[in-house]
Amino acid sequence: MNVPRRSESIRILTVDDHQLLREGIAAVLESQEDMTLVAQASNGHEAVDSFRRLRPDVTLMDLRMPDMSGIEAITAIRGEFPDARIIVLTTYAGDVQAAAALKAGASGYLLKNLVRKELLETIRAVHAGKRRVLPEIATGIAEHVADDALTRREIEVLQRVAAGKSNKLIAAELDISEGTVKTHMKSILPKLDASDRTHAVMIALRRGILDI
Amino acid sequence: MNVPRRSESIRILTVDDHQLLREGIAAVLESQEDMTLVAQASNGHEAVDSFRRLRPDVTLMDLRMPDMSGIEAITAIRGEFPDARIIVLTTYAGDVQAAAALKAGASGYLLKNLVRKELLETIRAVHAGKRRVLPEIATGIAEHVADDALTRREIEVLQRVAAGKSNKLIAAELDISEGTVKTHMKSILPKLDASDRTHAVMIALRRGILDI
DNA sequence: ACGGACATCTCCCGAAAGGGGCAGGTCGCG
DNA sequence: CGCGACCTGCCCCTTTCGGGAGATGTCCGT
Repeated sequence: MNVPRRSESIRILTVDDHQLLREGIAAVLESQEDMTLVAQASNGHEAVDSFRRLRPDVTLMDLRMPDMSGIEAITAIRGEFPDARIIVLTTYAGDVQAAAALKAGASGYLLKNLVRKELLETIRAVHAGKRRVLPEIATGIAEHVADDALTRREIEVLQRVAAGKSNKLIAAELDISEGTVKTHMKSILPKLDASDRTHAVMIALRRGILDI
Repeated sequence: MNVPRRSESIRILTVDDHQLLREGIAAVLESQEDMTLVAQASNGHEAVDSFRRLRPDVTLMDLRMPDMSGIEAITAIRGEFPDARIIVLTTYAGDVQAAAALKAGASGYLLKNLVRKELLETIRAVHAGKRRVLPEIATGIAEHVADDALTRREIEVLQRVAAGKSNKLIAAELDISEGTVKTHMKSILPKLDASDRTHAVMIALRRGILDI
């Protein structure tokens, strides 16, 4: 009568480098009859290993972790298991990060300031094959659907701008002419809707294009 | 025999806008016989209210929260209750934020990626009247003990620089001459050891002088 | 094979930023 | 009172940026 209905229980893996937060998730899941926490991981590598061994139904994954980022872990897991259901659970990371996570195969995107009810609902929804992305995140992504994505080279340039390097120095590092660096900057500023290089760096940080 | 020894139990208040993390802390504290979680708050105002009502022995406080920041809450609480024992528990916020928290009266400074053992030890240490600041934070503060603190005006200028404003525009906003803004910049750059305004903004973000 | 995206490069030019030095006024603290 | 910190302002000068317009080559996908 009281035998656990294992076949109907959602098997869950949590991935986050904050042990305290994992304990919080564990506490929340413990109270749910239809959910079982099968493992915890503290970085991307552990996440991939655990996933291979246990094949959880739903994985809760943070993005910024040591060793291997969440995006890389999602890519690796979905590469091996295309049906893997992964929910990103992170502090705000910007629309570009969110878009990258969804492109890598995440089925959900939540922020850590959520309440337990939202977490539980999203787990059940994603397990049922649905997608759940926070409205504000979806809006943020939608606002930049145009062609305003920076190219690889532009990001390389912008990273060095953020480090306080002049166009001349950046040109030397990338082994291109200073004029080319300026051309890249002239492409970056309108894309980010920035008034100058400092503004561009701030916007890139907010949108998750650059890390602090 | 089994009566709870209330007088010896450390009464704890947690303050964080992340419910999940609070649940994690609650789960960790629950397993400890000598600790009692007496209340939770999700912003600075609630924290001050709860503290007034309950006078917890130890308060765990995040810094960045909506409505009222942790620093403000610490200042308010320590203003009324100079013996309040407060431990800051935050994601990395930079040495300036940490220094401000300690100056406001915090007895401890921890990062959220800590493990339960460290949390419990720190709570007991702080309750016993000791101070506990993470070595890396203490080092970060010590590195900038000199006179490299930005003045109020310099921070006002730097905030506007981060918003992508030109010296001329900043001058207009602050109702001073452009030359004065340049003078401030000439003071800011060497203080932060920055090569240009963009670099200065990045360093200020990392050190907790500016918010994203 | 052709277009499109990307990266590269060039020229010109005005505006902005950064570096140096100097100096007045105010305010608070010893 | 006097000193130092702070905010304010100015000079000169060089370097850097940002905007505009154009051009070449490569590589990818249709």
